[in-house]
Amino acid sequence: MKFEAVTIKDIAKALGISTSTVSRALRNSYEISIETKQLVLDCAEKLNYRPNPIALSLKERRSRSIGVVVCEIANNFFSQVINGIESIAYDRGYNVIISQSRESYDREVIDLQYLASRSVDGLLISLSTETNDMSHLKALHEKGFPIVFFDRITEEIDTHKVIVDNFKGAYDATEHLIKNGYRRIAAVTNSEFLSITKERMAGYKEALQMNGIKVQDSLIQHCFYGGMVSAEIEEAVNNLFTLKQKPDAIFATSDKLTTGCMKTLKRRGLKIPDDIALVGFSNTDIAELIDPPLTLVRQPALEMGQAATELLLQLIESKRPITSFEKRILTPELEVRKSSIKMDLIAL
Amino acid sequence: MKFEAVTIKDIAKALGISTSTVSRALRNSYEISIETKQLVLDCAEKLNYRPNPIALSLKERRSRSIGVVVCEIANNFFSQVINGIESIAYDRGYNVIISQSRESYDREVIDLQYLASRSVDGLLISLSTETNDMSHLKALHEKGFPIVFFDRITEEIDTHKVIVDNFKGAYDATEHLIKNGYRRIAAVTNSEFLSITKERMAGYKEALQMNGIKVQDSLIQHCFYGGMVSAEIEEAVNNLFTLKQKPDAIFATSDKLTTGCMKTLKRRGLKIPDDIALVGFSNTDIAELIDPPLTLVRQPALEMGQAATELLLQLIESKRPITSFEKRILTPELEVRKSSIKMDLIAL
DNA sequence: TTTATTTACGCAATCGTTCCCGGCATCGAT
DNA sequence: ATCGATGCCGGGAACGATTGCGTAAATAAA
Repeated sequence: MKFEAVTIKDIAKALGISTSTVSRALRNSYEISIETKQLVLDCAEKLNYRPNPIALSLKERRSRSIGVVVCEIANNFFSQVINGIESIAYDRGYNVIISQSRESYDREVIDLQYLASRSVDGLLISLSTETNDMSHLKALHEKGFPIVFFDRITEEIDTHKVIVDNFKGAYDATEHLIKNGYRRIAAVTNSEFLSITKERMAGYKEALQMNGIKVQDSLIQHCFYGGMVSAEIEEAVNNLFTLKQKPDAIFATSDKLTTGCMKTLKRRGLKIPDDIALVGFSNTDIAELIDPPLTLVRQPALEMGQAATELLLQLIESKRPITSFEKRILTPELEVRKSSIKMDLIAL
Repeated sequence: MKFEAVTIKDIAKALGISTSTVSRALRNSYEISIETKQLVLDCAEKLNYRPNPIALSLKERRSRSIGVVVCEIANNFFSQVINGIESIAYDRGYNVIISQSRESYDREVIDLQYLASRSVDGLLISLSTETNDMSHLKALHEKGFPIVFFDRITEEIDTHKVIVDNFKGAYDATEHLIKNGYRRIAAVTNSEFLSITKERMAGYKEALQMNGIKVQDSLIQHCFYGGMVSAEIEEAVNNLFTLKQKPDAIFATSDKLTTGCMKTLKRRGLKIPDDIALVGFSNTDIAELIDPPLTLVRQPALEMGQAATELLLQLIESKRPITSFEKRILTPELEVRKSSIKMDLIAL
C-alpha cells in the first residue's frame, strides 16, 4: 500500500516553473517575485502540499528526532519522564522515538545501534540494570553523537546528566524511619551496578551512621532485575525474615520494589507499619489509596524528562562541540504517610 | 554538532570500486564475485559502516516507522498498550513514534499532520475525548493512508479496529454489583462522544434492566475530560451525593475515573464498600494493595497494542489495497475484590 | 575460430529538497 | 547606445542508497 503525495515537482509542473523557484518561493526567498510567491503558495495550499521531512533529513543530515531508551515504559516513573521529554521535544519540532531495553544489556546495545545509525539526532538514556560495559555508548559519544543521561547514569562518559538527589532521597527516608522509632531498617534495592543504587544506598548508610546505627550487610538485599521478576522480591523479603534479628522496617529503592515488597509483606500477613514499616521510592499517584497509605520518595519525573530534553537539544543544536557539561540534580520529595509511622506513636 | 558517518561512497573510495558494487556486495547480490563481497564486507566492518535509513526511506518511500496517538502516556492502560505496540513493531523492524493528544482535538489534528506528512507509514490511534469531527482522519484514510483504531474508535471510518468488549466489561461489573445487593448504582463515565463511553454505558444499562432496575439519568455523571481535571470527578461525586436518593455503588469507566472516585469518596469519609461500593475499569497493578482492594475490569492492554500493530503492519505491507476490515474484540476480565462486596455479606 | 553466454562490474537515474551558479531581461546611469 | 546593476528564475549537483541497463572480459558452445 503506497499512498502518493504532492511534491514541489507537482507544483512546478502545475505552474510551469522550475522546482528551484517553487522551493525558494515556499521558503520566502527574496529572489522570488511577490506574484510568483503568491502563485506557488496558493497552488501548494490547493494541492495540500506537505514538505517531505525525509528528503529534508537526507539533505540536512539531521532527522529532527531524538531517541529515548528506558528499561520499561509501563512504569509510573518512566512514563512520567517520557511525558516530560515529549512535551519539550514537541514544542521544538522534534519527534521522539522510544525503545525499551527491558533491563537487558544486549537489547540496549541493539536499540542504540538502531537509533544511532543516523536516524536520530541525539539520545536520552537511562541505563539498563545489566549494563556494566559502556563501550557501545562511548563509541557513539566519541564520534560526537549527542547523548544525555538521566536517572541511571554513568561516570565513565562525560556529557550532560540529569538525576535526582538520590542520596538525599534515601537519607531522608531512612532518617524518617529512625525518627519514628525503627532501628533494624532493611534495604531492598536494585542491582549494585546502577548509579541510583550506589547513591541511594550511600544515603541510607549515612543516615544510619549519623544516628548511631550500624550498617548490617545482611539487611541489604539486592534484586538484580529490580522486581521485574517478582520471585526476586519474594526471595529478598524471605532472606530478611529468616534472619535471627528480623528487620522492623524496609526501605525500598524503586517503584516496583516498593509495591512488590508491600505485596509480599501483605501475603505474609504482616501488619504495616506495626509489624514492619515500609518506605520506598515511587511515583504512583495513588499512594493515599493504599492500605496503609504509603510513605514514599517521589521524584520530579516530568521535570527530569524536560531538563534532559532541553540539555540534549542544546547539544544537538550547538554550532561548536561542547566541552563543558552539566549534571543537573533535582530534588526528590519525601511524602510521609502511615506506612512508616507506628500507630502507638500516632496515639501519643 | 554534526557527526560524520561512513557511507558506501567511503567504502567504494577505499576499495577503488563503484558504489553500485558496494551496494550489491552488501546486499549479497549474485552479480558480485565472492572475493569482492568479502573485501567490501571487511571494509564495511572496519569502517563501522551503517546504512542510512533516511536515504533508504527516501528511495523506498517508506520510513519503517509507525505513529501512535494516545491521549496520555502516563496512564496504566496506555503505557501497557504502547508496550504491546513497541514489542511487535520492534520485532518487525519498525520505529514507533508516540504523540499525546492530551484529550485535545486541536492537538490531535496537529499530531496527525505531523506524523502523516510521510514520515510514518501508518497510524495507530485512540481518539481524544474532544474529537467529534473525523475529517482529518477521513482525509488521510481516503488517500490510502493505513490507519488502525484501538480503544476509542469511530464507526465513521472503515478500517481495522481493536477494542475490548466494553459492553461485556460494563455488564459484568454492573451485574456483579447487583448480585452483591447494590441497587442504586451510579455511573461515573467519560465524554459521551467516546465510543468506549457508549459501549460501556450500554452494558451498564442492560445489566440494570435485565435485573429489573430502572436506569436513572441522574445517576449517570459524565466527566468530559475523563478525570484529567480532578475537579470534574469531585463535581460528579458531589452531584451524586446531593441527590435525594443517594447511590449505594459507583461504577467508574476508566482508570483515572476509578482512582479519582475512590480518592473523592475517601476524602468524604465514606466507607467502601459499606457506605458505597466501587467498581471501575482500571489496569493498575496494585489493586490488591488498595484499601479496600479494588474490584476492577481489567483490559488486555498489551494484547490490544500487539493486535493493533499486527493489523497495521498487515495494511502497510499489503501489496494491494485492502477493502475488507476486521474489528477485533478482546475480552476484559472482572477481578473481584472487596471494594464491591459488603462486609455483612462476607460474614455470611 | 567465431559466436553466444555468463560473470562481474560501472554508469546514471531515482527518491524530494535545497542551493550554488549562471543567465536573461529590464532599468538607470553614463 | 553601452555598461553595470539588479531582479527573477532555471539548470543541475548534492544528500545516501538502490537498481535497470549497458558492457568488457572470460568462458562455453558452435
